[in-house]
Amino acid sequence: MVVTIRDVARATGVSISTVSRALANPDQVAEATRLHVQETARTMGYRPNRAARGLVTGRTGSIGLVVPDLENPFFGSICKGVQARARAAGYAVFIADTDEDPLLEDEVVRGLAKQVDGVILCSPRGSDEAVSRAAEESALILVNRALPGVPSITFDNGGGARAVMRHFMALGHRRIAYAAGPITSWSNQERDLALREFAEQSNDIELIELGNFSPVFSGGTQAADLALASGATAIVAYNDLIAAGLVDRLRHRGITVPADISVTGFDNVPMSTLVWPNLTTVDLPRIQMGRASVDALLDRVLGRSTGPRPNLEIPVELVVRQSTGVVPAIPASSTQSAATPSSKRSRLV
Amino acid sequence: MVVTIRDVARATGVSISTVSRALANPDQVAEATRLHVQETARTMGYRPNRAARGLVTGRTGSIGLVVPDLENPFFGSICKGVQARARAAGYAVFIADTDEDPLLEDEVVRGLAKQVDGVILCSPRGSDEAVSRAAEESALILVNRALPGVPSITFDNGGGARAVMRHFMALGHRRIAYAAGPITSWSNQERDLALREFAEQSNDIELIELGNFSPVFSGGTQAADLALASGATAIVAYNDLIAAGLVDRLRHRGITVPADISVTGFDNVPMSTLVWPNLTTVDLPRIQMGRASVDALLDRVLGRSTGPRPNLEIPVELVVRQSTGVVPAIPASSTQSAATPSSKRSRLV
DNA sequence: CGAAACACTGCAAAGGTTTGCAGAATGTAT
DNA sequence: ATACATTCTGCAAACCTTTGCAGTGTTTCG
Repeated sequence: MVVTIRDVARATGVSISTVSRALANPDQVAEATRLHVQETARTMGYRPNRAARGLVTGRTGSIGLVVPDLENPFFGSICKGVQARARAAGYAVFIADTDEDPLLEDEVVRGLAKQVDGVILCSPRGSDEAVSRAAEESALILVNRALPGVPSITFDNGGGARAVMRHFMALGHRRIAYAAGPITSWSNQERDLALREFAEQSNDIELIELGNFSPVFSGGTQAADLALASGATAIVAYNDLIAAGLVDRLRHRGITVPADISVTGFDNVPMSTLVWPNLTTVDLPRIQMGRASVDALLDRVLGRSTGPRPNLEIPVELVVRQSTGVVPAIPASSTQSAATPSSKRSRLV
Repeated sequence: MVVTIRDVARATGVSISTVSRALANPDQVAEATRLHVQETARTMGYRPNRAARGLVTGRTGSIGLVVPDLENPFFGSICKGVQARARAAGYAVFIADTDEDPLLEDEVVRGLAKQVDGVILCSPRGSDEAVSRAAEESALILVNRALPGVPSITFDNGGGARAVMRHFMALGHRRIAYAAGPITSWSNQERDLALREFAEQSNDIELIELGNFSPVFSGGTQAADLALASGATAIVAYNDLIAAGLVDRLRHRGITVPADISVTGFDNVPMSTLVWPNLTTVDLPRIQMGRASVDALLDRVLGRSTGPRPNLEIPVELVVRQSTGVVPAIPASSTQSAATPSSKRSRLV
């Protein structure tokens, strides 16, 4: 039925050790033998049994990837990068979706840890303690979250936030709102912190922190009214979905983006070019992140790591589209009247 | 370092056979022994080595999932369903992304087949022959494509297409365009065929077939001008992305959806509620599809299949939102003048 | 009370591969 | 020709678990 190394050995007339070596360590066997074995193995369709190999080598040739939600395209992209790089390195990828559940996450990571060479844990929802414990029990790379003592790869959230702030400043905005994401989200904390520090340092900027909001469309609709009431002329949304909800709700309130209020997202999900106006946002190179995390993990697993690698930060880029513009002469919220469309006013500017 | 069945046996004072049975076949060992073993195994953190188990049982306890593009949320949803159901059944999931490449797909499926108990092959891009061959070499379930002799699960594309047609007929539309997807896409063929048959049977409907277009936003922008020139009052897009591109381009041409032209998508991706107007579309229950495919695969793998199961068709549902409306009195394209916004005309109706 | 049935446990083989070690064969230097 | 180094190949153990079979001790029934 299935062809084993024994079959190849018999067909070639050599021992199974020689077959094994001819395929795995080609330089240890004479050229004639090697070619003969390789040719026979190929024609017979021989594939080494990974279980058997794993039993003796102690390595499985596979890695685990744990994400909170596969339906979220953000993680889909990371998966793609991970999968591609892992295959290139001869590794297979186990995937696990934790459904945003910290307990399930812990269970899944522990379960996976025993049957793979290493785990990439992406945007974990669990507590610092849980994650640290998991990191001790297995070769683990943290993605999109940093934790002292655990090797990790993150996006430069702070850099992205500062780029947005500089962009707004250049457009003349001084009163800027942040529509925050989930309070448990590490990247939300990073972005929030960077915005606050930026505002403090350039002391004519006023930062209004709103939220926290759910990182979905309806979170944005909810945030819109608060932002409008706050008198901000520009809004930084935690992510693109909140930004999309913001512009939608603002439109219903008769406010025009970007004429009356500017809005930026974060993430640059594919959707951000579909909403109208196209979102100015911060692009996070997710596929690259996936690739980098595999590299980091394999460095660790294969012991080829060059010294301690506490954290690697991947640069991000502001993508300016149509949802941001110069500050209006008369802020949309100056009347506090939501019923009056203000687009006319701003057209007069 | 890592705790094996031997360690548990030594700690409990029984043989390894008993430990194995106490954990896998609890009814074959005396209650006192069983409890003792189970307790010890738990406290020691023992997890059976899957490679070793696989070596003797011949089963790996994992399945493979092959998709064309993980970044596409359509497949993300299916992954989620597959992953959840597989874990519930005690199986782990290997994931592979083929990057829409038929050759890579073939290679990946063959590579995966040897190290898993079965493969779920999702929307394969390969030829009928390649897929059939792969199906012979391994336990395989085809998803989103049907092929004689290969067990498969598909969405009821025909039913969805007919539901759209009935919807348009009820709104008074008689001249309907289809913005077709990739010619190689099986589901495009299904949808196209069903539309054509429907139009033939109800002989006052005129179906205009346009395309093929790439199943992305820009494919829709391209389709919009052709559709407008065709004089159609309603457009069925192959998928939601094309539909989104359609409404965007139509807006730029001064055409209002749905007042001047009605548009439907297909798939009901999350994005379809973000575009304006919200898309009327056909919902494909993707997570359910993922679950069903695992069930079908395990039925086959575990030999508990109830007779031959050639193809299972999952029902779909038309979701009516805002991109479809009654046929305008004067079609938008009647003047062939794209410069003149026609929304005023249609408001007069 | 004896025999048979039963419940439980242990022994040992098997599964496919890698790899340390030793042996065989060939080549090289003395 | 002998000793030695070198290159290549094969033997056999080891990895960890499951499972058929046999053995032991206990219960049940006639």
